[in-house]
Amino acid sequence: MQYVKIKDSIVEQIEAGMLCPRQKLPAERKLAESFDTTRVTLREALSLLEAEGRIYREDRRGWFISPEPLCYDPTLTVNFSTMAQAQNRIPKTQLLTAKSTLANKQAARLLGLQPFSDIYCIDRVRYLDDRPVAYVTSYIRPDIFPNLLDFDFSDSLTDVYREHFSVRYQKTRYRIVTSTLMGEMAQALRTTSGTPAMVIERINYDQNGAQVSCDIEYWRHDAISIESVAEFAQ
Amino acid sequence: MQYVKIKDSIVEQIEAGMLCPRQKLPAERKLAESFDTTRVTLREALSLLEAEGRIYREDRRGWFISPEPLCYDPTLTVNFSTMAQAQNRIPKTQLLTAKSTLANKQAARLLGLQPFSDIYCIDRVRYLDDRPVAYVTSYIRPDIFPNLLDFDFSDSLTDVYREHFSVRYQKTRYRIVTSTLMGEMAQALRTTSGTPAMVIERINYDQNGAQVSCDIEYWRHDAISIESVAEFAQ
DNA sequence: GAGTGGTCTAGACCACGGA
DNA sequence: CCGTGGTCTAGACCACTCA
Repeated sequence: MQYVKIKDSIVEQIEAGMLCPRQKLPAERKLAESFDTTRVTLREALSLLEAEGRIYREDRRGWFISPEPLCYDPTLTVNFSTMAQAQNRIPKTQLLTAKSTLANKQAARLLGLQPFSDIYCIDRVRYLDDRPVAYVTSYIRPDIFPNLLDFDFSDSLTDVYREHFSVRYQKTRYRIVTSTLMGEMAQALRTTSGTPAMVIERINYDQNGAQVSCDIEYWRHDAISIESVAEFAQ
Repeated sequence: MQYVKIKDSIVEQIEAGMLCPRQKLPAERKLAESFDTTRVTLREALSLLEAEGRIYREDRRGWFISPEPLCYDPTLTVNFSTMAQAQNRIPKTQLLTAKSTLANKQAARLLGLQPFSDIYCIDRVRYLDDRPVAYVTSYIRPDIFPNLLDFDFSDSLTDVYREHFSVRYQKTRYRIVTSTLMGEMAQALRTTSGTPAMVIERINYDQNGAQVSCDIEYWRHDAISIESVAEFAQ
C-alpha cells in the first residue's frame, strides 16, 4: 500500500509546518518522481489527502494545503458574513442568478408545495479569504416575500427578510449528508466533478410556523466543521 | 469525461429500481467490458458513486448498492439501538476492546484532562441489518464511573450510566467533519483504507455540568443522514 | 482453484493556465 | 508556448474470497 505511505509522508510534512495553508504542492509529475512512483499511484495518495480534508484542488491549477475549516453552528441564526468575521475570516458572496420560476421536484419536496408553484430561486457562491467554499441555492415563497427580487440580497437574505418583510426565522429543520460537487457547482467552486462535499439542506419557518424558504448548501468538505451544543430536557 | 457518463448510467439503473439496496454489482472486469473501457476508468466511476453515497464497497468482496441512510439527530439522547429500531432497522453492537488506560492526546483534549490521566477506553462497532456502519471509541472518566468495566455496557453505555451511577446527560457538545476510514477502523468496517467517513465527536456533560465522557464515531458516510430541528430565541 | 478486487506500471493525448 | 492537470489505455501481479 504505497499510496498510504506517500500520503503519510505528506501529512508529516504538513504537520511539521513545512507546508502552509493555501500553499501549492509541487507538480504531480515532480511529486511522483520524488516518491519514485507513477502519476496514477501518486494521484491515489492525493485523493486520500483530499478525502481527509487536508488538501484541496483547483481545477487545472493544482493541489493546495487546506486552511482551518470554518466552524458552523446550524442551531444559530447568524448569517454567513457575521459567522466568518467572528472567526477572523474574510467573507464574500457572489450572486450567480436570481429568478422567478416554477418549483422543481426538490423545491416542492422541501417546501411542501404543489409542483409548478411559483417560486424564487437564488444561486450564490460563498467565499472565505477569496477561496470559493460553498454553492448555495435558495428557494423562496413569493407569496410571503412579494417583489423580493427588487431588493439587494446579494449578501444576506435574512437581513432583507427582517428589514423589509418583518420575517424572522423561528425554527429551521436541517439535514446534513455528504455527496460530491458536480457540473456547474464544481465549476463555480473552481474544482472538478467528484470533489467531496458536505450538503446542508435547511427548511426555514417563520414566526407563524409557516415554511417560507429553504437553502441547499454544497460546501467543499474541508472548508467546514459543524459544531454545536445540545441541551437535554431532564 | 467518460467516467461521469458511466456513473450516470449506473445511477439511472439504480433509480429505475433495477438494482436493489445491498445488491452486489457485477465484477469490475465485466462492468468495464460492458462500458467498453478499462478497469481504471471504471473504478473512477465507482469511486464517484461511492463519494455520492450511492454504493459502498466491502474489501475484496465487491461493490454494493447503499441502503437508505439512518436518520441521526445529535440533539437527542436516544441510544443507537432505540434509534435504529424506531426506523425499522436491526441494530447490533460488537464490543472490540474495553480497557483502563492513560489518556492519549485526543482524550485529554476532548475531556480537558492532564495528559496521562487514568481513563477508560471502549471500542465498539455498530451494525445495521448486519452491515457494519460505525466504529465508536468512547473515553470515560473513571472518577465518575468507578469500576465501569465490571458492568455489561456492550449495548448501551448510557443505560449503565443511568441505572448504576444515576448519571444522565445534561448536554452534549458535538462536532461533525468528514474524513476517511484508515487501518483497523477500515478493517473493522470490512472496507479499505480511504473509504469516506463522517466523523462525529461528542463531549458529554452530566447534570452537574462536568465533562464525564466523550465519543468519537466514525460512520461509513453513506450510512447516515444528520437531521434535526433548531428553534430560535426571538 | 477460478475469479475477484487491490494495487501498481509506463506510457499517451488533450485542453487549459500562466508566463 | 511550455508545463500542468484531467483523462484514458492496456496491461501486470498478488492476496484474498468463495464455491
